[in-house]
Amino acid sequence: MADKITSLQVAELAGVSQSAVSRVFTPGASVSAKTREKVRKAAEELGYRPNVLARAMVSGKSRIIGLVVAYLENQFYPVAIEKLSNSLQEHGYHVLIFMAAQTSGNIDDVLEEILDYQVDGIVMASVAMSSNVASRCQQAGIPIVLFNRSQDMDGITSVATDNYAGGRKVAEFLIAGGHKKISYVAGWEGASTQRDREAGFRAALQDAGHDLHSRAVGDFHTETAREAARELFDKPAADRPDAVFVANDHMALAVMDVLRFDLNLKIPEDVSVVGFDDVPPAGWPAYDLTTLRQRSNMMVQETVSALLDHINQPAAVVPRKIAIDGPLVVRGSAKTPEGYDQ
Amino acid sequence: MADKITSLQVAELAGVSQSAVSRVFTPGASVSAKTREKVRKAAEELGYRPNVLARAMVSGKSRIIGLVVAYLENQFYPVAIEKLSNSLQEHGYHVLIFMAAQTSGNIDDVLEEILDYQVDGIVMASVAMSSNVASRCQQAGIPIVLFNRSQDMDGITSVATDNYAGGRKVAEFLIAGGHKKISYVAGWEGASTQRDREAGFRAALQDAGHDLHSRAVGDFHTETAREAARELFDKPAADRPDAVFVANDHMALAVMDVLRFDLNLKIPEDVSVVGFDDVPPAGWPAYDLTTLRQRSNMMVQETVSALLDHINQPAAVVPRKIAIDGPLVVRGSAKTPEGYDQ
DNA sequence: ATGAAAGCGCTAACAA
DNA sequence: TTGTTAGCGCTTTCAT
Repeated sequence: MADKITSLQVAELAGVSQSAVSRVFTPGASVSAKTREKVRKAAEELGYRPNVLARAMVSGKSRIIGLVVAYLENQFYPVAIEKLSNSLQEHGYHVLIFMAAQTSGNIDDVLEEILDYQVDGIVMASVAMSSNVASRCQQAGIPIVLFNRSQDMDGITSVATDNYAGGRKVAEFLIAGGHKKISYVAGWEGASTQRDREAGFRAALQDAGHDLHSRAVGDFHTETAREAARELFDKPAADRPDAVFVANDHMALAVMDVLRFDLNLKIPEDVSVVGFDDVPPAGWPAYDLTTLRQRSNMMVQETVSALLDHINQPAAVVPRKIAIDGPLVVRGSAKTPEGYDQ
Repeated sequence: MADKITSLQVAELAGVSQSAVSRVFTPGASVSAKTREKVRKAAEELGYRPNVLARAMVSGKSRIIGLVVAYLENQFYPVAIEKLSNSLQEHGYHVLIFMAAQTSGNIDDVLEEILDYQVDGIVMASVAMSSNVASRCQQAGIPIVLFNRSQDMDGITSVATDNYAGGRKVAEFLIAGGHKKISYVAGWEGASTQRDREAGFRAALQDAGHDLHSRAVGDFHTETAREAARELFDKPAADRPDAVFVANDHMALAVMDVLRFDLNLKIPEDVSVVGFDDVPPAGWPAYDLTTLRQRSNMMVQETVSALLDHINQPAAVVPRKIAIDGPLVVRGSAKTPEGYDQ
């Protein structure tokens, strides 16, 4: 195994000082064309590349972004992570992953691990913030962006779908579809996404003079969602909902399966189902799920640009709560109002 | 934003030398209980944590593992990554992600980026190796493990399912099920997984005196797989396969949808479908796909232990090709032989 | 434009 | 067991 090539060795081969080599690899440094050429050639010959870690030490910028994510089973996240990582890569950053859920316990511990790596920024996906975390980052001077969560807490930038508006849209769609007994399967109640979707959904129901027919909690988990579906639907037809809004697709798919295969209900004839996210399987013909799409491309784009702003202008940037509008994708799992204009 | 706390500041507060502080945070270093206590207290008070990057510079161990992955849409990968990351975290390592496919082009470029971070090891998932990459890592002295790929190339450790045996199992199962016209939808032909699965499948077919009825390439992509399904099945009943083995579940699910919804075929009455991987949707009642399970837990475990072995005994470890047996998970998408013993 | 020199925060000999 | 010292590979003043 060959020894690692350092800038000093390149300098010697090129017949220049070590700092000259450094300058050549530092965008915007002042080097003559002649020196640059000599160094480039020597570097090429030796296969030299700057050591990112050494650079990080002295410059204080590691070009590492810490990403905290809880569970990858919900397809929304892998898809988003792929985009996020790609986008960050294009900006010269890389993503260091931290799994939050089953590991060492709480977010606070994970955060310390992240900070140990001198990351330039943090993205928290599907994770609830503690004010503790926020102040710790503030104190460390590390910008943080919440992805697909928002927080009442001030001073934290977050990027999410406009969940309240999304919830409203679903309710209005279901009401326009002529449904009378409309129910809701909630996600984990600690999540802002869950709360906002439900709040918007209920508000629009109320505005139209409707009551929520029934409600159960699915906790964003497949199995819990299946139980929730049975709880709501395993009863005489008269008591059964004729429509259900499920707080995300991951649960909605499981709910559909219970309804169709365990309870022998027809979708959408007996019951309409609407989800939230528009993950890939929602579009598969076996589900054909009407759902409120989260625009993950735009969410990622906003996340990256907010993060880079914070990194590049540590002072000038004010935290923002970015809410992105999501369209309702009308498919076949819910009765569609006549003449509904998608 | 408070200044970053260094070991020197802790040392001053504790009234000891800076190296004493270092020792307290270095497992297995020799420090007296008294010193340890003083340092712990001071560190606690200041909120000190060692800078991983500085440690990496001098020790040569970054505790970062580079993970190269191509596409996260196939659920097998996110699920595996979650496990991999968790397992590595438990061993004090963290995962730096590099998306391979759509980014800066080829693996060789990505590899250089990885090496820039002085990673302690590399895991390549769903990526074909070039001998270039192998020798570059060898030269840099960085251990590398191929996950879910194996390579003819010597000197590279790989962890994968026994794809050949898996292919055989599927063929034997289909033959036992009384099928006569057995077809195959191939994955990307550059992948060892694809090649081995097909080779095993064909070999078992041949051993039983069967010919492959027809074959199309799905490239491991949903859309291409749909086209492959139409190519194989959109024809008179007499020419149509009565069974198809699809090289992975991601494609198999798409194939099932085409068969059922576009071509109005009944599964398994008209055609049996078998996949490979056992991703979560394969178990959903809407698909109920018979498939050869990849034991991702075991694969991850083997990957991590092989990697750590290579890291800890740079010399003593010989590269191995680890092939893990995968069980056939019998569900409802294929006719099951009478008295079949799962 | 260039080189010399001073560190970034830490670990690892080396003495004591 | 402890402190002193010398770097790890790089960027960045500061002179020149």
